[in-house]
Amino acid sequence: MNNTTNIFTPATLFAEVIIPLALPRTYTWAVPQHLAQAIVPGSRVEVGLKQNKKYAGIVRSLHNNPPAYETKEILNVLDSEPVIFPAQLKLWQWISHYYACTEGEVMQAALPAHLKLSSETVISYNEDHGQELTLLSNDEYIVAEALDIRKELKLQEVQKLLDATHVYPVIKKLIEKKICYVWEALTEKYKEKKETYILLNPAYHSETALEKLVNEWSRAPKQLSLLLAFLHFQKTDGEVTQKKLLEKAASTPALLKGLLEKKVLIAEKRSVDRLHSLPKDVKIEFALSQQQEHALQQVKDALQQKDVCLLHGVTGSGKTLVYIRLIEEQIKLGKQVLFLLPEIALTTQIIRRLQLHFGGYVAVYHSKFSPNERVEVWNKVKSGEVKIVIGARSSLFLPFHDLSLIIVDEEHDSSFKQHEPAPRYHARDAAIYYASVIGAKTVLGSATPSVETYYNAIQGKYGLVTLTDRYGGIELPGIELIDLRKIPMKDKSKVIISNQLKEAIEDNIKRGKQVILFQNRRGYSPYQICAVCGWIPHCKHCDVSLTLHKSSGKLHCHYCGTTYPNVKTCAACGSQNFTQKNFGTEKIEEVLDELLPDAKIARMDIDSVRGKHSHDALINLFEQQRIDVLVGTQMVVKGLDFDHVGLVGILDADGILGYADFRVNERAFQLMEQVSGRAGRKGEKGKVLVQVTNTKHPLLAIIQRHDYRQFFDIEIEYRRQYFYPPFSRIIKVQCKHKDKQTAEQAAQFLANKLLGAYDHFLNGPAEPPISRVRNQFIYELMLKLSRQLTLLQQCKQQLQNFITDLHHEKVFSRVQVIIDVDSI
DNA sequence: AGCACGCCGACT
DNA sequence: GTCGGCGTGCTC
Repeated sequence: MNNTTNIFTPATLFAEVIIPLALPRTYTWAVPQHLAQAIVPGSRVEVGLKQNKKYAGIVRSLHNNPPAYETKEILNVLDSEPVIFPAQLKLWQWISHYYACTEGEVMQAALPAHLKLSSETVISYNEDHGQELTLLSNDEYIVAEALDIRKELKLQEVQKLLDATHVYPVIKKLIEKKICYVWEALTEKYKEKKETYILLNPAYHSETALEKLVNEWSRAPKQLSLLLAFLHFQKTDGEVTQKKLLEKAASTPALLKGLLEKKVLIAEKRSVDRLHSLPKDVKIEFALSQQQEHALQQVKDALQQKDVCLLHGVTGSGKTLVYIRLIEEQIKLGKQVLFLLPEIALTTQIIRRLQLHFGGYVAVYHSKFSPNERVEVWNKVKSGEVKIVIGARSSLFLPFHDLSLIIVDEEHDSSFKQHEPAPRYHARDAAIYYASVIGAKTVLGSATPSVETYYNAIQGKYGLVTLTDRYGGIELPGIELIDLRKIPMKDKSKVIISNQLKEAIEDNIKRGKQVILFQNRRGYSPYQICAVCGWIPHCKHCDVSLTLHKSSGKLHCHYCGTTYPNVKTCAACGSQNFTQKNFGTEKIEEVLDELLPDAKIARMDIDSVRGKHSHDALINLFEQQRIDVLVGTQMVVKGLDFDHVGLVGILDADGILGYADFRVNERAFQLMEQVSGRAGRKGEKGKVLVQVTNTKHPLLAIIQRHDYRQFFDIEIEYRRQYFYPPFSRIIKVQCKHKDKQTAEQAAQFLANKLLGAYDHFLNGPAEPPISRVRNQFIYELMLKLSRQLTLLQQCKQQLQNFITDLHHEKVFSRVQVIIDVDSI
């Protein structure tokens, strides 16, 4: 066994292989003669890396240039066809260049988990070791005995067996004693789903034979009744699975076993689809309004000239109907369409709507799908069986072979930008690039377009189509401010729901309407402060105050997830007097329960919808009007259509307007306009009440008029003046280290290097507002570069070189450096 | 990312 | 003296 190049027949073909690790560059493996035919760019291959670890990698390219070092050979090809198309490899490369990350990191994000393989250590028993097991040490004996029975164990199983992580010494001893040997196994993780079908023995297929059997049945009446049940279901449902039969006939496996043993029934294992599919047909039976019809035509016209078109439609204007018609057109041409949405907007609401029109052509792809389900979607997109994918940002990486249209709905949503880990890509921007590679078109949709996108549209780079009216002629909701300063001083700290808001809620419930209350903070109270000395409980690992959660009765760190028992006694002065500052969704829920004891109140935030289907379940309840008041964070904002919402309350607008970031106004406008959009979708005009102290904030007046254009005109001037995007590109660089000084000095090191070429573009090093997370201190640099692509690429390249230099310095070798291009 | 190698502290 | 902690470097 020799993995290295055979010296007698030197390899001539080499492959650059991407493996799912953050290695700085791709590595080169030799292609053995017998695999030369089977390997092409995009193939998934098994390669060995260091000692005996094995990975499934993707071949990026093939060439004939032998590297200066000794190469190993590719061990195997894992699939009969390449897994990745050339256009996708181009996308991977673009992302790794543009977002300054490794291709391995892109691969990590792009491939479904079950196609990414890395080997596991397997310990095999040596049957003829001829040793007396009783002479072994305790731990050795446990492992050896288990091996005697099982013959093979995975490393993880040994760890469990010994209840320890330090198992390697034990195994080493056993190897020395020749009791076992170890090797690395690369095993396919995707498993087909098998289901047991129950069939009638062909001997009884004729009526007479069956009749005879039933009539002559003398014993086991329960088995007979199960058989009759089976015959019934076979008639009504056609195919009968074991699971369904036992469930519907309320029977037991033992009874069925009896029938199987008598060979009356036969069990058959079959591979089945995890994705229950609907009939494949297109049904479009709605008519667009005149305005929508016009917009549709405009979008089509714009796409004749341009690759990208922005559809700017106010909330409730029916953008989805326009999308559906655009999709229909492509499906009829036999093309594929990708419909991108922010993760939490991917609810059954929108999925149902598309399935209604496109049935089994639609597949869904997002993080709540199991790894096996994701592989199935992947394969069906590749085979062309699936024509439309509704998905979150990672669905951009699916192997479409005939994609002609990408729709990015809620285009402005910042969750299209991946934050952690790398690749820190923006799915909207990557989609526009990918579309240009494959000759597809992109439609961006939003009621509140991002400043970057709108700027591109009015500059003529993108087409621009506007829907100004709500579907059905309903007016946009009226927005009123509630001045919190007018509330008497003594109540001030306690006011969460003003009287005016409370009355409006009551009035709406009385009229059979529903209410949404928005507060962008989860938990009960974001910080507790000692009333005597001002001490505030903080997380041990992070530089943040702890949020009290009533549901768990604990203090939570929202950054690292650590929980602590609630504090009763001040750690600084020993007093027992804590004041809870500020309020989150949990507290609002509690206050509402007190204020409106008869109303049905529910809460929607990450804490309340942790489970797999609880998000959908909550939305269903609200849709069916079994909830009067829904309290929620951002989650209630994203693309939900409810027909009976009469009132929306924004409880703490100051919190939204007070962010110290150049995007505050954009975020605030989007958030408030989007929340408002939930009110008055059908029937009468809705109403929005905004509780705020700073009533004079200029943005509020603009929001009251729903005037996107005015918001944009003011904002773009500000961006121009201070050289913010879209006039510049921002690259954020973070240095993380467990030692504060090291982190700072590393940031300074990089800053010094950058100062030469980019001094007037550089900000920092600075300590971010949250300077420590999970015991890592953070220092950051901010580069604001002009938009010339060459400058950007050159800067990123130099930055990466500087980081390499940094890591060569012994003190900084362990500093983690994060580059975030177009950071949000 | 793992995983082996190597250098220092606690304890038989 | 050794065992095992974790900091460091490398993977084609």
